[in-house]
Amino acid sequence: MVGIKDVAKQAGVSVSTVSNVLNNKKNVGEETRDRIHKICEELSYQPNVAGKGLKSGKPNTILFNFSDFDRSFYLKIINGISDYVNDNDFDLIICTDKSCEKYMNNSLTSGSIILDKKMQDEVLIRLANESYPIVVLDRIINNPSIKSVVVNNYDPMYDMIQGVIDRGYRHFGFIGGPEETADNKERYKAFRDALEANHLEFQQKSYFAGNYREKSGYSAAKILMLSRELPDCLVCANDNMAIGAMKAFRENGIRVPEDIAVTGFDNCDLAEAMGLTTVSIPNYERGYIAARYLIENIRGQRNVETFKIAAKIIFRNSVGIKNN
Amino acid sequence: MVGIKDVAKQAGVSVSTVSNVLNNKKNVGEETRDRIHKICEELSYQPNVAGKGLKSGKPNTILFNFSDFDRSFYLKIINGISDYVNDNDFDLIICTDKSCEKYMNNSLTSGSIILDKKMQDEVLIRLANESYPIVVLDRIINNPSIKSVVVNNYDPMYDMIQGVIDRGYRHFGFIGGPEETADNKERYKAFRDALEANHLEFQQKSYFAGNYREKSGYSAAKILMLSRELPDCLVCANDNMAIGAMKAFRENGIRVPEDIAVTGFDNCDLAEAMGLTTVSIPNYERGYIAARYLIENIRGQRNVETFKIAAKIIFRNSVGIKNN
DNA sequence: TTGTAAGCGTTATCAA
DNA sequence: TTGATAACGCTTACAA
Repeated sequence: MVGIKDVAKQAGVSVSTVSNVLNNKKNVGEETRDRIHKICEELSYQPNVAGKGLKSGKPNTILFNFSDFDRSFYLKIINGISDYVNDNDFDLIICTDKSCEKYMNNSLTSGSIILDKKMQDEVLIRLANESYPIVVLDRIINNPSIKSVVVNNYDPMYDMIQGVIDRGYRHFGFIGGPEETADNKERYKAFRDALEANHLEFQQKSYFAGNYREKSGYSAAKILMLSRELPDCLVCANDNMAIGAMKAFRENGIRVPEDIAVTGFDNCDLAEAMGLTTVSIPNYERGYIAARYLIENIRGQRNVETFKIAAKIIFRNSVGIKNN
Repeated sequence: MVGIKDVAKQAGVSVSTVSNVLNNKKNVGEETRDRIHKICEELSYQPNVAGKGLKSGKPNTILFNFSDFDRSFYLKIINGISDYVNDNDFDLIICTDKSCEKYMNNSLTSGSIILDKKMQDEVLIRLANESYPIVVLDRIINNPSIKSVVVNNYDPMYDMIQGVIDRGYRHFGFIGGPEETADNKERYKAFRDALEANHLEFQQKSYFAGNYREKSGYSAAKILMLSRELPDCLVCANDNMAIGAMKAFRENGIRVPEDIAVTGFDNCDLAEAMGLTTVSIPNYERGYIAARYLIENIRGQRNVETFKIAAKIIFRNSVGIKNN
């Protein structure tokens, strides 16, 4: 590895001068500056991040953490983050693992965006501080150094269900996501509230517990098909499970929406192709906004008010008009 | 930040003893060891990566670099890498940017897997060395420290086209990807060779240049529809473009495969839902294998022979049977 | 079994 | 405008 020392030696100056040049300090002669730049080029010198990290001087790097590879819209979130970060001369590193804890301090990154549910609240509260702000997605943490960016799940889910009811559907089934997650709770509550507001009953036996993966929707639908009577409409807490369910129905000759309507949540790529009625979450924007708040907070703002992103309902063929 | 010093002070020992404990050296008394472990726990001490990186002692971390967010199968590659890496007690950091160059040396990571085309061959050749091996995906670099893992594009493309010809199709159009990429060249060559082997003509005006994105396929199809006569079959260098083309056809009332057949390459999620005939690339496995070779080379092997991954042809509804 | 001290590559302070 | 030197958090000879 060629280091700052090699550059200094080659240029016949001290390391501090080289350092000053590299950090755009004003106190270096133009001539020296040019010479050093040229030598860096020649030796293709790359400053060593580790050495740099030792001395505070906050790095212009943020960290993003996620881990569920089945949810392909995560790429869009990354895209949004990446774009904002690049526009602001920051770098981005991504970590898919609990191990990212070790990068979460000022020696390497100056803030994090956390999506992985496996990162526990207490850990984040411990890691966050004035000089290391954190943005969490899809959950709310109250802490002076942690900003929450969440999707408003309730309103669009409620409105979508109302729309389905308006189209004549009366008997509902529900496939839930991981029960402890805030977004699943919110989606389910909106669903129940909408039913109640319309004086429609919901029986616990029509609830199926899933895990947001396609397979769990597939299994739930298989079980559902064993019962004597299908509901009119199967509401799923996300698209992956809805798609799994639709595949199970298709395999068994059950038509959507004639025999059963299906709704999802996320508007993933497949949702459009499968004609799934769902709620569209602006994922690119979500990442972009999260990155914006994080970098603003890194730059000294103290904005930790929870931010709610609006989502949009998209009616497609998986819901029809029901004549009773 | 709580550092090794704080732990040492709390435990009433020297930093070296703490360091020895943390690195599982044999030369520490059991009692001391236990006490130190407990204190680390209490203070929730996290070793500082920067400090660690300064002293050789190769980090158990590898880097993955990519940047095209439209290609959702990248997540599957990451998934494969992540799994192998975790099973082998390595960590993974991902970088979406040219900036990752600065992490590509032994102070932070001990090897890289490179997918981003923007990373130039010369740069990689400069960065790679005995103690910093690199694995490149989708391109071939001949260098004693760089291993290439590529998909065999030629054979499945050739065979798929032969299959299409066997089904009665005779007049072909082609939408290509970025012209400089090796995989695009290979796919196109296989296409041309298959035609030639069957004594079928191909005119340059039936070639459309795309960029692997859905939009470019959409545009190409729009242009194609302006011509007097459609080909029987539109071959696309990847799925995204094929899907874009199918959407354009659908919007214009042109039926697939009755009016025109379409083929892709990749077998992305949407391909199944859209019934696209395509070539399935085992992406998870690709990532897994790349990670395996990288870590083996980090551990001292010198295996840099180019590895070719086989792909599988999947015929779906977007190609039918043509009666001439 | 434990501690001392040098050194990794960089930046910051202060003196020249 | 430049250079010497301490310091960052950690590992590792080597000494005790």
